[in-house]
Amino acid sequence: MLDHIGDKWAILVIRMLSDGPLRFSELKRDIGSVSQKMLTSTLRNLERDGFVTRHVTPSIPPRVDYELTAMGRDVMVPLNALAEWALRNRARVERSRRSFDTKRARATKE
Amino acid sequence: MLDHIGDKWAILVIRMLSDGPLRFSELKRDIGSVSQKMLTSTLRNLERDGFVTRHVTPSIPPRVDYELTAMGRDVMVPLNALAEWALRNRARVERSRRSFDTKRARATKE
DNA sequence: CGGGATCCTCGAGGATACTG
DNA sequence: CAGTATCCTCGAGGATCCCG
Repeated sequence: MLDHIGDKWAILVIRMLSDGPLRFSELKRDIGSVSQKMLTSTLRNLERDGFVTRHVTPSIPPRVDYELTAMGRDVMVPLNALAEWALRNRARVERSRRSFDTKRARATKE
Repeated sequence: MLDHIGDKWAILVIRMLSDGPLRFSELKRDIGSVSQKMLTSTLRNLERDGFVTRHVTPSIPPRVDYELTAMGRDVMVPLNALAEWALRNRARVERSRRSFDTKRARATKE
């Protein structure tokens, strides 16, 4: 189930919906680098798992809004905690990576 | 960076090391379904990011122990929070999935 | 506009064999 | 025992076209 949450776009979508419902096109535009196929599939999975509701307005052109469910807002608590940890410790990780990489480079040269 | 943590085995390995250092073979045996290639690469990434230290005992046969760093133990806090959330809400998600799937099945049949 | 259907690429990740 | 190297598979995910 956790692997499912790590679906590359899922967390991002959940965070985007935290300020209120958004249309499909708004999500797509704001993410930018996602294909509509992946956005659709991400939203389907989130809907299936009960994190998001899908509301269709049958008009021309059609309009579809996505909104977090109670459970969707619920999961944001631990999700945000993790995201904040990542932000606070980004520098530490970067430093560790650089030092690791330079050590490896030296070792390979010899 | 978060995508990197979701490396399919990374979280599992971190949690396994939470009770103390383990040898490569112990990790591999306890996980069971991981190839040594993926375990090696997972451990390299964790080491590179500074979550884990690698201690080599040059003997025959060789012995390599992996241990969480302070940062590794640190990240476990938000990680555990998320894992616990997932456990507590597993049933809710399962229910949502089943209801979603049966609705889809009905819709497809017609 | 939202999204299904199709085709295609590319890299994560498994299996196996070899080495210090 | 702990890796590295090699080969190979398979599915995530992108691009494109079409439809209500």
